[in-house]
Amino acid sequence: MATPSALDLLWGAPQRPRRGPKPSLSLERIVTEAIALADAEGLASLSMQHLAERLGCAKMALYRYVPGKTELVALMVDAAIGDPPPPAEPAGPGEPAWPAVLREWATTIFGRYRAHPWSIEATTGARPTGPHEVAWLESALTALAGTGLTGAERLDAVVLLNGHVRSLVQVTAAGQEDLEGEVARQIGTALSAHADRYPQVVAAFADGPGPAGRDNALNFGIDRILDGLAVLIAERAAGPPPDRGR
Amino acid sequence: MATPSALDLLWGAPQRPRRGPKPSLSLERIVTEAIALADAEGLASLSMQHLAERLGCAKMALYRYVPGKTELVALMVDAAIGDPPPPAEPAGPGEPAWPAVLREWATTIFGRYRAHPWSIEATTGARPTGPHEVAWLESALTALAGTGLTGAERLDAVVLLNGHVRSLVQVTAAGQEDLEGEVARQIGTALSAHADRYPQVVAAFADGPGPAGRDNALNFGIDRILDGLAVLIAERAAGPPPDRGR
DNA sequence: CCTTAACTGTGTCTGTCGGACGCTAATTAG
DNA sequence: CTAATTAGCGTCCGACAGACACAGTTAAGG
Repeated sequence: MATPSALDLLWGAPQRPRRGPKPSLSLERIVTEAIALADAEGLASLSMQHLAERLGCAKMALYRYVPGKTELVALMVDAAIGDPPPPAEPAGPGEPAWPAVLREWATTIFGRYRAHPWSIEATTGARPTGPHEVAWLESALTALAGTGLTGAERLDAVVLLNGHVRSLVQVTAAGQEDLEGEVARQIGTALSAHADRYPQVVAAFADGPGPAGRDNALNFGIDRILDGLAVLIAERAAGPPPDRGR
Repeated sequence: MATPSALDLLWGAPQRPRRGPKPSLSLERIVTEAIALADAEGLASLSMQHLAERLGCAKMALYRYVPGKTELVALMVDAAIGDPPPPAEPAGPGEPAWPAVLREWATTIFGRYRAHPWSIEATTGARPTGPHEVAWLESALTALAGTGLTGAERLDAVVLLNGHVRSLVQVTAAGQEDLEGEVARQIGTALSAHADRYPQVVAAFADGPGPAGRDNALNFGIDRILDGLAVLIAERAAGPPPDRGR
C-alpha cells in the first residue's frame, strides 16, 4: 500500500481497506496519545519508541498508520488546535462587531496554544495546513468581511493577530502570564552587571506598571492591533484610498 | 577546567589561561563557521561532526570551547543578529521621531533574521539572552522614551513589534516577500477541494491586491502596530489615564 | 635547568533517534 | 480453497550528542 501523504491524512476521509487483518490501532488513537505524551513530557520526549510503548505496540507498527514523524506532528498540531469558537457578541448595540469577535478569537486561540506549548515549536517553517487551521482562518476572515478592507489586507490582518498570539505563547513559559517578569528573568544577572550600557532597558524595568493597573502583554498587543486596524478601516470608510505617503 | 556557562560565553570577556598549549581554534572562529554552515545547509545540517570537519579538527575538540550544542546555538544567534543600526531620521520636521525610528528598526531586524533564517527556529522557547539582543531592545526602547508610555508598556510595544517581524520571517520562505502567495501555496490543493466550507478564505484570496497597489505583509503589520501605538500615545498625552472600559 | 601542574586535542564508547527492509500471520475476494 | 492484500514487528543502519580517559604540549615554580 502506498502510504498516504500528510495532506491525505489531514484532509482525506478515513478509508477502510478491503482485505488483510483488521488494524489494532487507529490514527485517531495514535494522535491522541501522542498529544498526551507531548503535553506531559514535551515535544523532545516524543519519540516513536516512547509513543509505541505507551500504545502497547512495537515502534515500527506506527509506520503503518503514519508515513513519518513529521506527518504525525502535523496531525497533532491540527488536532490540538481544535475548532474555533462561535463568534462573540459585539461590545455594544451601536458598536461594530469585528473588534469584539477578533479579541475573543485571539484570546481563545492563545489558550489553545498555551494548553499545548509544543505546538508552537512544532509549527516553525513551512508545513502542510490542516482543516482546523483553515477553519480558524475562516472564522477570523468572517469577522472582517463587513469592513472595507481588501482581501489581501484581511489576510494580513489575521496573520498579524495570529503572529502576536504565537510570539507571546513562545516567550511566556508554561506558568506565567507575566511577560515582563519572564524577560527580566532571561536577561537577569547579566544585565545587572552591564546596567550602564542599557539605561533604557533598566529604566523600563524599574518603572512601575502604570497608573491604571496593567493589562498583560497579550491584551496590550491585541489592543494596539485592533486600534491600528480601526484606523485603517476608518480611512477606507472615509473615502477612496488616499494613497498616503508613508 | 570548569567549562564556562552560556551566560559567561555570551557576556564574559575572553580570558586566556596561564598554562597549557595554545588553543588552535577560537570561539569566534567556531561561531563564525557554524553560522556559515547553518546559512548554507540549514540548522538541521549543523552537527558537531559537520562543523568539526569544516574546521579541520575532531568533533570532541569543539567541546573544549563550548559546553554543548545548545550554548553554541545561543552564541550563533547573538552573533548573527549583530548590532542595531543608528536611529533613523524623523519623517518630517514637525513629526514625532519614534514612528520612523521604529519602522527602520523593524525592517532592519527583519533583514537580519531573513539573512539567517535558522535563527528563528533556534530561538523558540526560553534561552539565555545575549548582549546584541539586549542592544536591540535598548535601541527600540530609546525611541519610545519620549512618549508618555509606562515602562511596561514600552516593553510590551517592542515585544509586539518584534513578534510581528519574527512571525513573518517564520512564514515567508527564503525567497519570497509575498505572504499571500505563500499561504495560498501551503493551503493549496486541499482548500480547492473544500472551497465550499471556507467561503471567506476563498473570497479573500480571490480579491485583488486593492486599488492603491499593495504593501507587503511586513509593512502592513508595522503600519497597524505603529498606528495603534499612536492612538495610545495620543490618549496618554490628552490627559491622565482614562481607564477606558474595554 | 628540571619538575609538575594545567591545558588542549582526540579516539573510543554509549544510548537514543528516525527510518528501511523483509518476514510472518491474518483476513477476505474470487 | 487459493491468492492477493494487509497488519505487526524484529532486525539492521547511519547519524546524532555527549562522557571519559589518555597522550602530547606548554608555562610556572623551584
